[in-house]
Amino acid sequence: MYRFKNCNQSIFIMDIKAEILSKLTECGVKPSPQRMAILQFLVMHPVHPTVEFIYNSLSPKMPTLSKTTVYNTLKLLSEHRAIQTLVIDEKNIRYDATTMVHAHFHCKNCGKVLDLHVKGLNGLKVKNHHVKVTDCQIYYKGLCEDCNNLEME
Amino acid sequence: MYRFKNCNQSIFIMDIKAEILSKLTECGVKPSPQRMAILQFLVMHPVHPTVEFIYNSLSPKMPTLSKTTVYNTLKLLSEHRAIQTLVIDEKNIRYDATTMVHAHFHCKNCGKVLDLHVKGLNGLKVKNHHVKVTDCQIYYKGLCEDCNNLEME
DNA sequence: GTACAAAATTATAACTATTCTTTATATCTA
DNA sequence: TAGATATAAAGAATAGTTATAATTTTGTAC
Repeated sequence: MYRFKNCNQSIFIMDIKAEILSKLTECGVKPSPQRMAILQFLVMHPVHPTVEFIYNSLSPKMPTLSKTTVYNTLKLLSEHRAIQTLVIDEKNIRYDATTMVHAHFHCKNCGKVLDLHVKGLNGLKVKNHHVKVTDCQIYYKGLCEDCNNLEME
Repeated sequence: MYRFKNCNQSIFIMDIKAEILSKLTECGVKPSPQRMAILQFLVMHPVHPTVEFIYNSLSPKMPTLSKTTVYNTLKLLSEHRAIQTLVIDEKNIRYDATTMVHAHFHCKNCGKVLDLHVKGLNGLKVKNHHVKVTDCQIYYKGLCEDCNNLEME
């Protein structure tokens, strides 16, 4: 864990950096400053960001970062199962540092993607034994709380 | 139903056309030749086709059909819940005439999208009551039987 | 420490699915 | 038939993503 009640900034940074580093090596990805930064960003911003969002957020502090690197790195991390690629929003691919199966919600109005608490996920069983399953996604669409309230008015 | 053991072609055609027409009016979509053709194509080709595939399949017999019309029609049908829009394959949106919730499988190698028999779908329960859910998708990814066999060799 | 090879990153160009805009066509009603 | 409205078509534009080629960084042998 990288959050402590009475931590100072440097300990905080040391800890998450160590966690990111071990996650990378664990997944067989050779670390680099870009890979560290992108994975750390995903871990610390669990909002299922788009490439655009990640790039815009990181480039001020990493001015040489290129969008291609963000794309390549996310693909690499996803192939090594360090992160999850979410195909939900037809406009943009989204990314999630949480790799365990959990449901998502996509707001058709504002485009946000949220984690969604859904019961019964563990009860799902694929009955076709000819296909080789590697990934699973459960998602819902509709209106998020904010957009639904707006619509009511 | 539009399939009979001993049907002749004309009865077959009459029946599916009637079914398509009633589906459209049921869903509040004003019929047109293009809308009929596109919905009928989806019903008769349950392969979760892309816009490209639908367009290429229909345009020989409907030479004036345009891709824009295919896009517009599929969006219209989807909004009226006459069909389902599948966001699974990050390359292309796919469409399905079956509107009830059922799981899909996307082959990462060949790109095919298949229906998948999954137990426990009815046991899923969204626990967040602040969002307004209108759609649900469950999908799996991996290798289909053919691609998996190829890989074994 | 230097030189070379391999890997990673960057910048740019290309591609392609989708949407937008405008124009044309068909349908409906008076 | 005329006018209004809805629908469809054609082509241009947009934007997310990928491919290419050049540059930089890293690792390793000497």
